[in-house]
Amino acid sequence: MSQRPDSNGPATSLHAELLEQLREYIAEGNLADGMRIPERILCEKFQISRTPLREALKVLAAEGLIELLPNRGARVRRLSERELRELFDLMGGLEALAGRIACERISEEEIQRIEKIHQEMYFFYLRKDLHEYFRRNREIHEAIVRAAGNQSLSDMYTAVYSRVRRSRYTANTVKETDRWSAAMREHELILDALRRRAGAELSEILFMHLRNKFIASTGQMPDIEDVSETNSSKAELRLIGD
Amino acid sequence: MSQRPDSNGPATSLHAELLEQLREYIAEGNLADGMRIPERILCEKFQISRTPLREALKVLAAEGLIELLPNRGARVRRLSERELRELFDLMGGLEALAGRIACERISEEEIQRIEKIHQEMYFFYLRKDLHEYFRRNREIHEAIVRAAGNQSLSDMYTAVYSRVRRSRYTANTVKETDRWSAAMREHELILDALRRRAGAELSEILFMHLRNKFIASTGQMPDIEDVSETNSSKAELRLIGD
DNA sequence: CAGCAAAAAAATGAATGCAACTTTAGAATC
DNA sequence: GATTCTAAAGTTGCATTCATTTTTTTGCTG
Repeated sequence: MSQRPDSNGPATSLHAELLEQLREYIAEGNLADGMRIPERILCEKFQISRTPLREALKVLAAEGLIELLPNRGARVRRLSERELRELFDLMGGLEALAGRIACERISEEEIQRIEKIHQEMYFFYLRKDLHEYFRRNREIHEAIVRAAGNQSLSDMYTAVYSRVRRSRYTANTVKETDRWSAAMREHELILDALRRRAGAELSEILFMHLRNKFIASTGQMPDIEDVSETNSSKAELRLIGD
Repeated sequence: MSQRPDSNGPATSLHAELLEQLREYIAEGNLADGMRIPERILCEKFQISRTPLREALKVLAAEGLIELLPNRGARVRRLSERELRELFDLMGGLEALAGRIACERISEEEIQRIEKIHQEMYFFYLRKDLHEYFRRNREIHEAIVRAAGNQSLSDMYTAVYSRVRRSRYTANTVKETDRWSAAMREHELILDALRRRAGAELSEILFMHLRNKFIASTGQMPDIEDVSETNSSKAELRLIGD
Protein backbone atom coordinates (compact mmCIF):
# COMPACT_ATOMS: atom_id res chain seq x y z
CA MET A 1 0.00 0.00 0.00
CA SER A 2 1.33 3.40 -0.92
CA GLN A 3 0.96 6.60 1.02
CA ARG A 4 -2.77 6.77 0.55
CA PRO A 5 -2.92 8.31 -2.89
CA ASP A 6 -6.66 8.65 -2.50
CA SER A 7 -8.86 10.52 -0.09
CA ASN A 8 -6.11 11.88 2.08
CA GLY A 9 -6.13 15.24 3.73
CA PRO A 10 -2.78 16.58 4.90
CA ALA A 11 0.31 14.81 3.63
CA THR A 12 1.11 13.30 7.03
CA SER A 13 2.62 9.87 7.26
CA LEU A 14 0.50 6.78 7.44
CA HIS A 15 1.98 5.81 10.75
CA ALA A 16 1.05 9.11 12.39
CA GLU A 17 -2.52 8.88 11.17
CA LEU A 18 -2.85 5.33 12.36
CA LEU A 19 -1.57 6.33 15.77
CA GLU A 20 -4.12 9.07 16.01
CA GLN A 21 -6.93 6.76 14.95
CA LEU A 22 -5.92 4.03 17.33
CA ARG A 23 -5.58 6.41 20.24
CA GLU A 24 -9.03 7.75 19.59
CA TYR A 25 -10.42 4.27 19.06
CA ILE A 26 -9.09 3.09 22.40
CA ALA A 27 -9.79 6.27 24.37
CA GLU A 28 -13.39 6.12 23.22
CA GLY A 29 -13.65 2.76 24.88
CA ASN A 30 -14.30 0.62 21.80
CA LEU A 31 -12.07 -2.05 23.26
CA ALA A 32 -13.02 -3.69 26.52
CA ASP A 33 -10.73 -3.20 29.46
CA GLY A 34 -8.12 -5.89 29.78
CA MET A 35 -9.34 -7.68 26.71
CA ARG A 36 -6.77 -9.19 24.46
CA ILE A 37 -6.37 -7.38 21.16
CA PRO A 38 -5.09 -9.65 18.37
CA GLU A 39 -3.01 -7.74 15.87
CA ARG A 40 -4.82 -9.46 13.06
CA ILE A 41 -8.14 -7.87 14.01
CA LEU A 42 -6.71 -4.38 14.07
CA CYS A 43 -4.89 -4.97 10.81
CA GLU A 44 -8.15 -5.84 9.14
CA LYS A 45 -10.03 -3.02 10.80
CA PHE A 46 -7.56 -0.40 9.64
CA GLN A 47 -6.59 -2.11 6.40
CA ILE A 48 -2.94 -2.12 7.14
CA SER A 49 -0.13 -4.59 7.58
CA ARG A 50 1.33 -5.65 10.88
CA THR A 51 4.52 -3.61 10.76
CA PRO A 52 3.09 -0.09 11.10
CA LEU A 53 0.44 -1.39 13.47
CA ARG A 54 3.04 -2.86 15.77
CA GLU A 55 4.97 0.40 15.72
CA ALA A 56 1.86 2.25 16.77
CA LEU A 57 1.15 -0.25 19.52
CA LYS A 58 4.63 0.21 20.92
CA VAL A 59 4.04 3.93 21.14
CA LEU A 60 0.65 3.52 22.77
CA ALA A 61 2.21 1.17 25.29
CA ALA A 62 4.87 3.76 26.08
CA GLU A 63 2.08 6.27 26.62
CA GLY A 64 0.42 3.91 29.04
CA LEU A 65 -2.80 3.41 27.13
CA ILE A 66 -2.25 -0.26 26.50
CA GLU A 67 0.11 -2.87 27.86
CA LEU A 68 2.23 -5.24 25.84
CA LEU A 69 2.89 -8.62 27.36
CA PRO A 70 5.86 -10.36 25.77
CA ASN A 71 4.66 -12.96 23.27
CA ARG A 72 1.14 -12.45 24.47
CA GLY A 73 0.11 -9.36 22.67
CA ALA A 74 -1.56 -6.11 23.53
CA ARG A 75 -4.43 -5.44 25.84
CA VAL A 76 -6.11 -2.27 26.95
CA ARG A 77 -4.57 -1.24 30.18
CA ARG A 78 -7.04 -1.34 32.97
CA LEU A 79 -6.54 1.40 35.50
CA SER A 80 -6.37 0.32 39.09
CA GLU A 81 -7.86 2.61 41.73
CA ARG A 82 -4.33 3.47 42.61
CA GLU A 83 -3.33 4.44 39.11
CA LEU A 84 -6.48 6.47 38.69
CA ARG A 85 -5.64 8.40 41.83
CA GLU A 86 -2.10 8.87 40.62
CA LEU A 87 -3.25 10.20 37.29
CA PHE A 88 -5.76 12.53 38.90
CA ASP A 89 -3.07 14.00 41.10
CA LEU A 90 -0.82 14.28 38.10
CA MET A 91 -3.50 16.06 36.14
CA GLY A 92 -4.10 18.34 39.10
CA GLY A 93 -0.40 19.09 39.26
CA LEU A 94 -0.22 19.87 35.58
CA GLU A 95 -3.24 22.14 35.75
CA ALA A 96 -1.78 23.82 38.81
CA LEU A 97 1.40 24.44 36.88
CA ALA A 98 -0.52 25.69 33.86
CA GLY A 99 -2.52 28.07 36.04
CA ARG A 100 0.58 29.50 37.58
CA ILE A 101 2.29 30.12 34.26
CA ALA A 102 -0.91 31.34 32.67
CA CYS A 103 -1.06 34.12 35.26
CA GLU A 104 2.27 35.36 33.97
CA ARG A 105 1.48 35.18 30.29
CA ILE A 106 -2.21 35.30 29.56
CA SER A 107 -3.56 38.29 27.68
CA GLU A 108 -6.50 40.35 28.87
CA GLU A 109 -8.41 39.22 25.81
CA GLU A 110 -7.93 35.58 26.68
CA ILE A 111 -9.04 36.22 30.24
CA GLN A 112 -12.17 37.80 28.88
CA ARG A 113 -12.77 34.86 26.61
CA ILE A 114 -12.51 32.51 29.57
CA GLU A 115 -14.81 34.76 31.57
CA LYS A 116 -17.35 34.44 28.81
CA ILE A 117 -17.21 30.66 28.89
CA HIS A 118 -17.44 30.85 32.66
CA GLN A 119 -20.63 32.85 32.43
CA GLU A 120 -22.10 30.42 29.96
CA MET A 121 -21.20 27.65 32.34
CA TYR A 122 -22.96 29.45 35.16
CA PHE A 123 -26.01 29.83 32.97
CA PHE A 124 -26.14 26.09 32.32
CA TYR A 125 -25.51 25.46 35.99
CA LEU A 126 -28.63 27.42 36.85
CA ARG A 127 -30.50 25.57 34.14
CA LYS A 128 -29.17 22.29 35.48
CA ASP A 129 -28.04 21.35 32.01
CA LEU A 130 -25.31 18.92 32.98
CA HIS A 131 -24.08 18.21 29.50
CA GLU A 132 -23.59 21.78 28.38
CA TYR A 133 -22.22 22.67 31.80
CA PHE A 134 -19.50 20.05 31.53
CA ARG A 135 -18.60 21.08 28.05
CA ARG A 136 -17.90 24.61 29.26
CA ASN A 137 -16.13 23.25 32.29
CA ARG A 138 -13.77 21.27 30.10
CA GLU A 139 -13.26 24.23 27.80
CA ILE A 140 -12.17 26.40 30.70
CA HIS A 141 -9.63 23.88 31.93
CA GLU A 142 -8.29 23.43 28.44
CA ALA A 143 -8.09 27.16 27.91
CA ILE A 144 -6.05 27.60 31.07
CA VAL A 145 -3.64 24.90 30.01
CA ARG A 146 -3.34 26.46 26.58
CA ALA A 147 -2.85 29.90 28.08
CA ALA A 148 0.35 28.70 29.72
CA GLY A 149 1.83 28.70 26.23
CA ASN A 150 3.90 25.64 27.03
CA GLN A 151 3.56 23.03 24.31
CA SER A 152 5.37 20.33 26.27
CA LEU A 153 2.99 20.87 29.15
CA SER A 154 -0.03 20.77 26.87
CA ASP A 155 1.12 17.53 25.28
CA MET A 156 1.66 15.90 28.64
CA TYR A 157 -1.68 17.11 29.89
CA THR A 158 -3.40 15.66 26.84
CA ALA A 159 -1.64 12.35 27.32
CA VAL A 160 -2.69 12.08 30.96
CA TYR A 161 -6.22 13.12 30.19
CA SER A 162 -6.54 10.54 27.44
CA ARG A 163 -5.57 7.82 29.89
CA VAL A 164 -8.08 8.98 32.47
CA ARG A 165 -10.85 9.62 29.98
CA ARG A 166 -11.78 5.97 29.56
CA SER A 167 -12.44 5.49 33.23
CA ARG A 168 -16.04 5.22 34.24
CA TYR A 169 -15.24 7.42 37.22
CA THR A 170 -14.70 10.38 35.00
CA ALA A 171 -18.07 10.00 33.35
CA ASN A 172 -19.23 13.20 35.02
CA THR A 173 -22.53 11.90 36.26
CA VAL A 174 -24.40 11.07 39.39
CA LYS A 175 -21.88 11.42 42.17
CA GLU A 176 -20.37 14.51 40.65
CA THR A 177 -23.65 16.36 40.75
CA ASP A 178 -23.70 16.20 44.55
CA ARG A 179 -20.73 18.47 44.36
CA TRP A 180 -22.08 20.65 41.64
CA SER A 181 -22.52 23.82 43.66
CA ALA A 182 -19.16 23.38 45.33
CA ALA A 183 -17.49 22.94 41.97
CA MET A 184 -19.21 26.06 40.70
CA ARG A 185 -17.91 28.02 43.67
CA GLU A 186 -14.41 26.71 43.05
CA HIS A 187 -14.66 27.93 39.51
CA GLU A 188 -15.52 31.39 40.80
CA LEU A 189 -12.32 31.27 42.82
CA ILE A 190 -10.38 30.10 39.79
CA LEU A 191 -11.54 32.98 37.69
CA ASP A 192 -10.96 35.45 40.48
CA ALA A 193 -7.39 34.30 40.96
CA LEU A 194 -6.81 34.39 37.23
CA ARG A 195 -8.12 37.95 37.00
CA ARG A 196 -5.77 39.02 39.75
CA ARG A 197 -3.03 36.95 38.13
CA ALA A 198 -2.36 35.37 41.48
CA GLY A 199 -0.28 32.46 40.25
CA ALA A 200 0.43 30.59 43.45
CA GLU A 201 -3.15 30.96 44.58
CA LEU A 202 -4.63 29.76 41.29
CA SER A 203 -2.22 26.88 41.34
CA GLU A 204 -3.46 25.86 44.76
CA ILE A 205 -7.12 26.13 43.83
CA LEU A 206 -6.75 24.14 40.63
CA PHE A 207 -5.01 21.28 42.36
CA MET A 208 -7.64 21.11 45.07
CA HIS A 209 -10.39 21.41 42.50
CA LEU A 210 -9.16 18.23 40.85
CA ARG A 211 -8.69 16.48 44.16
CA ASN A 212 -12.20 17.29 45.19
CA LYS A 213 -13.52 16.03 41.91
CA PHE A 214 -11.62 12.80 42.43
CA ILE A 215 -12.95 12.36 45.95
CA ALA A 216 -16.48 13.06 44.83
CA SER A 217 -16.20 10.70 41.88
CA THR A 218 -14.69 7.74 43.62
CA GLY A 219 -15.46 8.19 47.29
CA GLN A 220 -11.82 7.42 47.77
CA MET A 221 -9.54 9.66 49.78
CA PRO A 222 -6.24 10.28 48.03
CA ASP A 223 -4.39 8.16 50.55
CA ILE A 224 -3.39 10.38 53.36
CA GLU A 225 -1.49 8.20 55.73
CA ASP A 226 -1.27 8.56 59.47
CA VAL A 227 0.26 11.95 59.63
CA SER A 228 0.12 14.24 62.63
CA GLU A 229 -2.69 16.76 62.44
CA THR A 230 -0.31 19.73 62.43
CA ASN A 231 -0.39 18.99 58.74
CA SER A 232 -1.81 21.92 56.89
CA SER A 233 -2.71 20.28 53.61
CA LYS A 234 -5.42 18.20 55.16
CA ALA A 235 -7.13 21.37 56.30
CA GLU A 236 -6.73 22.93 52.90
CA LEU A 237 -8.34 19.91 51.38
CA ARG A 238 -11.57 20.76 53.12
CA LEU A 239 -11.23 24.48 52.86
CA ILE A 240 -12.57 24.72 49.38
CA GLY A 241 -14.62 21.70 48.63
CA ASP A 242 -17.43 22.19 51.13
CA MET B 1 17.33 -14.88 16.22
CA SER B 2 15.68 -16.35 19.27
CA GLN B 3 15.03 -14.59 22.54
CA ARG B 4 18.68 -14.47 23.41
CA PRO B 5 19.13 -17.92 24.88
CA ASP B 6 22.67 -16.97 25.79
CA SER B 7 24.12 -14.32 28.06
CA ASN B 8 20.85 -12.74 29.00
CA GLY B 9 19.99 -11.38 32.39
CA PRO B 10 16.29 -10.94 33.13
CA ALA B 11 13.91 -12.48 30.62
CA THR B 12 12.84 -9.13 29.25
CA SER B 13 12.07 -8.73 25.59
CA LEU B 14 14.70 -7.71 23.11
CA HIS B 15 12.74 -4.65 22.19
CA ALA B 16 12.63 -3.35 25.76
CA GLU B 17 16.35 -3.81 26.22
CA LEU B 18 17.09 -2.10 22.97
CA LEU B 19 14.94 0.82 23.98
CA GLU B 20 16.80 1.16 27.25
CA GLN B 21 20.16 1.01 25.52
CA LEU B 22 19.19 3.52 22.87
CA ARG B 23 17.77 5.92 25.42
CA GLU B 24 20.95 5.77 27.41
CA TYR B 25 23.08 6.03 24.28
CA ILE B 26 21.30 9.18 23.19
CA ALA B 27 20.93 10.76 26.63
CA GLU B 28 24.66 10.35 27.16
CA GLY B 29 25.17 12.50 24.12
CA ASN B 30 26.89 9.94 21.89
CA LEU B 31 24.96 11.32 18.97
CA ALA B 32 25.47 14.89 17.94
CA ASP B 33 22.54 17.24 18.16
CA GLY B 34 20.53 17.43 14.99
CA MET B 35 22.74 14.92 13.28
CA ARG B 36 21.09 12.43 11.01
CA ILE B 37 21.01 8.91 12.39
CA PRO B 38 20.91 6.31 9.63
CA GLU B 39 19.08 3.20 10.72
CA ARG B 40 21.80 1.15 9.15
CA ILE B 41 24.44 2.40 11.58
CA LEU B 42 22.33 1.65 14.63
CA CYS B 43 21.41 -1.77 13.30
CA GLU B 44 25.05 -2.65 13.02
CA LYS B 45 25.94 -1.11 16.35
CA PHE B 46 23.29 -3.08 18.20
CA GLN B 47 23.39 -6.15 15.99
CA ILE B 48 19.74 -6.12 15.22
CA SER B 49 17.47 -5.86 12.23
CA ARG B 50 15.59 -2.78 11.24
CA THR B 51 12.17 -3.83 12.48
CA PRO B 52 12.76 -3.69 16.24
CA LEU B 53 15.02 -0.71 15.81
CA ARG B 54 12.33 1.23 14.03
CA GLU B 55 9.85 0.34 16.74
CA ALA B 56 12.22 1.71 19.34
CA LEU B 57 12.79 4.87 17.34
CA LYS B 58 9.06 5.49 17.13
CA VAL B 59 8.84 5.29 20.90
CA LEU B 60 11.80 7.59 21.42
CA ALA B 61 10.23 10.05 19.03
CA ALA B 62 7.00 9.94 21.03
CA GLU B 63 9.04 10.65 24.14
CA GLY B 64 10.56 13.65 22.44
CA LEU B 65 14.16 12.50 22.53
CA ILE B 66 14.50 12.29 18.78
CA GLU B 67 12.47 13.52 15.85
CA LEU B 68 11.37 11.50 12.87
CA LEU B 69 11.10 13.36 9.59
CA PRO B 70 8.96 11.51 7.08
CA ASN B 71 11.15 9.65 4.61
CA ARG B 72 14.15 11.44 5.99
CA GLY B 73 14.95 9.44 9.03
CA ALA B 74 15.67 10.11 12.66
CA ARG B 75 17.76 12.80 14.18
CA VAL B 76 18.51 13.75 17.73
CA ARG B 77 16.12 16.42 18.69
CA ARG B 78 17.84 19.65 19.40
CA LEU B 79 16.23 21.61 22.17
CA SER B 80 15.46 25.18 21.34
CA GLU B 81 15.77 27.76 24.09
CA ARG B 82 12.03 27.80 24.15
CA GLU B 83 11.70 24.05 24.62
CA LEU B 84 14.35 24.05 27.28
CA ARG B 85 12.43 26.68 29.17
CA GLU B 86 9.24 24.69 28.72
CA LEU B 87 10.83 21.56 30.05
CA PHE B 88 12.35 23.37 33.00
CA ASP B 89 8.98 24.76 33.95
CA LEU B 90 7.48 21.34 33.50
CA MET B 91 10.11 19.79 35.72
CA GLY B 92 9.51 22.51 38.25
CA GLY B 93 5.79 21.82 38.15
CA LEU B 94 6.30 18.11 38.62
CA GLU B 95 8.66 18.66 41.53
CA ALA B 96 6.22 21.10 43.03
CA LEU B 97 3.51 18.48 42.76
CA ALA B 98 5.78 15.83 44.21
CA GLY B 99 6.66 18.08 47.14
CA ARG B 100 3.05 18.74 47.91
CA ILE B 101 2.08 15.09 47.88
CA ALA B 102 5.23 14.10 49.72
CA CYS B 103 4.17 16.32 52.61
CA GLU B 104 1.06 14.21 52.95
CA ARG B 105 2.70 10.83 52.74
CA ILE B 106 6.34 10.91 53.66
CA SER B 107 7.43 9.01 56.76
CA GLU B 108 9.50 10.56 59.51
CA GLU B 109 12.27 8.12 58.67
CA GLU B 110 12.37 9.28 55.07
CA ILE B 111 12.47 12.90 56.17
CA GLN B 112 15.43 12.07 58.35
CA ARG B 113 17.14 10.33 55.48
CA ILE B 114 16.70 13.41 53.33
CA GLU B 115 17.95 15.58 56.17
CA LYS B 116 21.08 13.50 56.28
CA ILE B 117 21.72 13.97 52.58
CA HIS B 118 21.02 17.65 53.05
CA GLN B 119 23.68 17.88 55.74
CA GLU B 120 26.16 16.06 53.54
CA MET B 121 25.32 18.49 50.81
CA TYR B 122 25.96 21.40 53.16
CA PHE B 123 29.28 19.87 54.09
CA PHE B 124 30.35 19.71 50.46
CA TYR B 125 29.03 23.22 49.92
CA LEU B 126 31.39 24.48 52.61
CA ARG B 127 34.20 22.46 51.07
CA LYS B 128 33.31 23.87 47.67
CA ASP B 129 33.23 20.37 46.25
CA LEU B 130 30.93 21.02 43.34
CA HIS B 131 30.70 17.46 42.11
CA GLU B 132 29.75 15.86 45.41
CA TYR B 133 27.46 18.77 46.18
CA PHE B 134 25.51 18.25 43.00
CA ARG B 135 25.24 14.54 43.54
CA ARG B 136 23.55 15.16 46.89
CA ASN B 137 21.45 17.88 45.38
CA ARG B 138 20.15 15.48 42.74
CA GLU B 139 19.58 12.80 45.36
CA ILE B 140 17.40 15.13 47.39
CA HIS B 141 15.25 16.09 44.46
CA GLU B 142 14.88 12.47 43.46
CA ALA B 143 14.01 11.48 47.02
CA ILE B 144 11.26 14.07 47.16
CA VAL B 145 9.78 12.82 43.91
CA ARG B 146 9.97 9.25 45.13
CA ALA B 147 8.42 10.21 48.46
CA ALA B 148 5.27 11.28 46.66
CA GLY B 149 4.66 7.58 46.09
CA ASN B 150 3.18 8.25 42.69
CA GLN B 151 4.67 6.00 40.04
CA SER B 152 3.07 7.83 37.14
CA LEU B 153 4.56 11.07 38.40
CA SER B 154 7.98 9.49 38.85
CA ASP B 155 7.92 8.10 35.33
CA MET B 156 6.98 11.43 33.86
CA TYR B 157 9.61 13.21 35.88
CA THR B 158 12.25 10.78 34.67
CA ALA B 159 11.15 11.28 31.07
CA VAL B 160 11.36 15.04 31.31
CA TYR B 161 14.69 14.92 33.07
CA SER B 162 16.16 12.64 30.43
CA ARG B 163 15.24 15.14 27.75
CA VAL B 164 16.80 18.02 29.64
CA ARG B 165 19.87 16.10 30.69
CA ARG B 166 21.59 16.34 27.34
CA SER B 167 21.48 20.08 27.32
CA ARG B 168 24.70 21.87 27.96
CA TYR B 169 22.81 24.31 30.14
CA THR B 170 22.19 21.68 32.72
CA ALA B 171 25.83 20.84 32.99
CA ASN B 172 25.90 22.31 36.49
CA THR B 173 29.00 24.35 36.09
CA VAL B 174 30.25 27.88 35.92
CA LYS B 175 27.15 30.02 35.85
CA GLU B 176 25.38 27.88 38.38
CA THR B 177 28.09 28.46 40.97
CA ASP B 178 27.28 32.18 41.08
CA ARG B 179 24.03 31.12 42.57
CA TRP B 180 25.48 28.51 44.84
CA SER B 181 24.77 30.20 48.14
CA ALA B 182 21.28 31.17 47.06
CA ALA B 183 20.56 27.62 46.01
CA MET B 184 21.83 26.38 49.35
CA ARG B 185 19.50 28.75 51.15
CA GLU B 186 16.60 27.57 49.04
CA HIS B 187 17.40 24.04 50.05
CA GLU B 188 17.19 25.08 53.69
CA LEU B 189 13.71 26.38 52.96
CA ILE B 190 12.82 23.16 51.18
CA LEU B 191 13.81 21.03 54.10
CA ASP B 192 12.09 23.33 56.54
CA ALA B 193 8.82 23.17 54.64
CA LEU B 194 9.12 19.42 54.35
CA ARG B 195 9.66 19.04 58.07
CA ARG B 196 6.56 21.10 58.75
CA ARG B 197 4.77 19.19 56.01
CA ALA B 198 3.70 22.49 54.54
CA GLY B 199 2.63 21.20 51.16
CA ALA B 200 1.60 24.36 49.39
CA GLU B 201 4.67 26.16 50.65
CA LEU B 202 7.09 23.44 49.62
CA SER B 203 5.39 23.30 46.27
CA GLU B 204 6.00 26.99 45.78
CA ILE B 205 9.64 26.85 46.83
CA LEU B 206 10.45 23.90 44.61
CA PHE B 207 8.99 25.54 41.54
CA MET B 208 10.89 28.74 42.16
CA HIS B 209 14.03 26.81 42.93
CA LEU B 210 13.93 25.31 39.44
CA ARG B 211 13.07 28.62 37.86
CA ASN B 212 16.00 30.28 39.53
CA LYS B 213 18.28 27.52 38.39
CA PHE B 214 17.04 28.00 34.86
CA ILE B 215 17.57 31.75 34.96
CA ALA B 216 21.04 31.32 36.40
CA SER B 217 21.95 28.67 33.84
CA THR B 218 20.74 30.41 30.74
CA GLY B 219 20.54 34.07 31.61
CA GLN B 220 17.12 33.86 30.04
CA MET B 221 14.02 35.05 31.82
CA PRO B 222 11.15 32.59 31.54
CA ASP B 223 9.27 34.85 29.16
CA ILE B 224 7.15 37.12 31.24
CA GLU B 225 5.29 39.22 28.77
CA ASP B 226 4.15 42.77 29.24
CA VAL B 227 1.89 42.24 32.15
CA SER B 228 0.79 44.94 34.54
CA GLU B 229 2.96 45.10 37.61
CA THR B 230 0.12 44.22 39.97
CA ASN B 231 1.25 40.73 39.09
CA SER B 232 2.44 38.94 42.18
CA SER B 233 4.41 36.12 40.59
CA LYS B 234 7.09 38.44 39.36
CA ALA B 235 7.72 39.50 42.92
CA GLU B 236 7.76 35.92 44.09
CA LEU B 237 10.32 35.15 41.49
CA ARG B 238 12.79 37.40 43.25
CA LEU B 239 11.63 36.61 46.72
CA ILE B 240 13.66 33.50 47.11
CA GLY B 241 16.47 33.58 44.67
CA ASP B 242 18.45 36.43 46.16
C1' DC C 1 34.32 25.55 -14.61
C1' DA C 2 29.73 26.58 -12.77
C1' DG C 3 25.13 25.00 -13.17
C1' DC C 4 21.67 21.91 -14.24
C1' DA C 5 19.62 17.23 -15.53
C1' DA C 6 19.38 12.63 -15.31
C1' DA C 7 20.58 8.34 -13.50
C1' DA C 8 22.54 5.55 -9.96
C1' DA C 9 22.92 4.63 -5.10
C1' DA C 10 21.18 4.67 -0.69
C1' DA C 11 17.70 5.24 2.76
C1' DT C 12 13.11 4.91 4.38
C1' DG C 13 8.11 2.93 4.74
C1' DA C 14 5.60 -0.96 4.55
C1' DA C 15 4.52 -6.06 3.34
C1' DT C 16 5.68 -10.65 3.63
C1' DG C 17 7.96 -14.75 5.49
C1' DC C 18 9.73 -17.68 9.03
C1' DA C 19 10.89 -19.37 13.60
C1' DA C 20 9.57 -19.35 18.47
C1' DC C 21 6.22 -19.13 21.75
C1' DT C 22 1.10 -19.57 23.52
C1' DT C 23 -3.06 -21.25 23.44
C1' DT C 24 -6.39 -24.57 22.36
C1' DA C 25 -8.11 -29.04 21.20
C1' DG C 26 -7.88 -33.75 21.73
C1' DA C 27 -6.26 -38.18 23.30
C1' DA C 28 -4.64 -41.11 26.82
C1' DT C 29 -4.42 -42.20 31.68
C1' DC C 30 -6.04 -42.73 36.20
C1' DG D 1 -15.49 -37.89 34.68
C1' DA D 2 -11.49 -35.28 35.74
C1' DT D 3 -6.61 -34.61 34.82
C1' DT D 4 -2.46 -34.58 32.44
C1' DC D 5 0.16 -34.98 28.38
C1' DT D 6 0.61 -34.13 23.38
C1' DA D 7 -0.12 -32.23 19.04
C1' DA D 8 -2.19 -28.85 16.14
C1' DA D 9 -3.56 -24.20 15.37
C1' DG D 10 -2.96 -19.54 16.06
C1' DT D 11 0.01 -15.34 17.54
C1' DT D 12 3.77 -12.92 18.24
C1' DG D 13 8.82 -11.32 17.45
C1' DC D 14 12.00 -10.50 14.27
C1' DA D 15 14.30 -10.82 9.64
C1' DT D 16 13.95 -10.22 4.99
C1' DT D 17 12.15 -8.35 0.83
C1' DC D 18 9.88 -4.98 -2.07
C1' DA D 19 8.37 -0.37 -3.40
C1' DT D 20 9.04 4.74 -2.91
C1' DT D 21 11.36 8.54 -1.77
C1' DT D 22 15.53 11.03 -0.98
C1' DT D 23 20.32 11.83 -1.76
C1' DT D 24 24.43 11.51 -4.28
C1' DT D 25 26.92 10.97 -8.34
C1' DT D 26 27.71 11.51 -13.05
C1' DG D 27 27.40 13.58 -17.39
C1' DC D 28 25.96 17.23 -20.24
C1' DT D 29 25.28 22.18 -21.58
C1' DG D 30 26.33 26.92 -21.58
